[in-house]
Amino acid sequence: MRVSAKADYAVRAAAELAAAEEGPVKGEKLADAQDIPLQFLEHILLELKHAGIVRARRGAKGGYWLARPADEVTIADVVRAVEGPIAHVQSAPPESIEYRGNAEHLQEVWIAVRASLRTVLEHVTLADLVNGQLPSEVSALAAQPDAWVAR
Amino acid sequence: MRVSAKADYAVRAAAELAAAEEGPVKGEKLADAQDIPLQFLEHILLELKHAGIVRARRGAKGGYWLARPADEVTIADVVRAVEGPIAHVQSAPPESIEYRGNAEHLQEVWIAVRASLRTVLEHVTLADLVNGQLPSEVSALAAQPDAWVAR
DNA sequence: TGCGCTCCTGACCAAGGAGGTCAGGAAAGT
DNA sequence: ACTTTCCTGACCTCCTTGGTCAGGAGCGCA
Repeated sequence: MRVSAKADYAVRAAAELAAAEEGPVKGEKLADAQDIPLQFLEHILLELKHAGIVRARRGAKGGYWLARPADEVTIADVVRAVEGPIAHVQSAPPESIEYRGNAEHLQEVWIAVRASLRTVLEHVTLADLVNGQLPSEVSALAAQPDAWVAR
Repeated sequence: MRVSAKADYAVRAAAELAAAEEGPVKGEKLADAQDIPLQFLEHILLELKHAGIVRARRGAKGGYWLARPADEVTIADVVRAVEGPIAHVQSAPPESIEYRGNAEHLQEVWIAVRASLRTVLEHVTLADLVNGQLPSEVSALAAQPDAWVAR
């Protein structure tokens, strides 16, 4: 139940791309802006490209840009591109698992876990992220003082 | 963002303990009931014991039982015992990370992610799990048809 | 006291992922 | 042609995952 460095980096780089007005941004600039090891970032950007989230051009004046408008790319899209499906259990989707005995209802719990993750990750777009205007359900969650304490 | 086999096993075993009326349950019985490799399960139960969730006695008539009533143990307790803190980013708690540039609001997003996981995991008790009566917020999430489709 | 039962613990293991680095190739621009 | 920048695969170290194995320690009972 943790977020990998790769996913974190991917979202941060995507946020920089979302904020860039027109024209390709060099990998090096993204790496500098977010303090990400350049060569590692290039691998990540390549995965984002293969997922159709980003486009790229080589050579002088080359760089990366978003394939779609920033308000049509969600954080879930970016995370899935680099981490694969969200909330798998034992490397399988929760709806495909069969539980027995007293754990029968555990499936519903894992489904609910996935659904709750989705309500956050699929509703925040890169545009929301860069201008700080998170959807109300999300900012409500982050606004609870409890949410900020470790446990 | 995945649930490990260990966490899944731990919750399933805990559910069996929650359902057992009075008296210690042998590891072997738990392993059989939930189809978990016995020796692996013993390590998991040991972790649950160290976390104060379970107690145990050796010898004939020995076995495991819950240290607290089943309606006072949440799934979050069990998951934390075996997987550590929920929703860490890059192995650090989200409230301790500093984001720069256009990713500044990403911290709020990860905080919201953690909060949303908590609303599910901290509100479902083992008692809820075994009798299938999930809290209304949780069953509402699991009731959406969308929640059951992969993406 | 001894014996069997069950938990307790550490060591080990193979495979894979996390988080990178390195070296070179391939397109684009000038 | 030459530089710039992305593209790709190979490689690396360390840690985690999902186990197994072997033995020890405490408990109940005869």
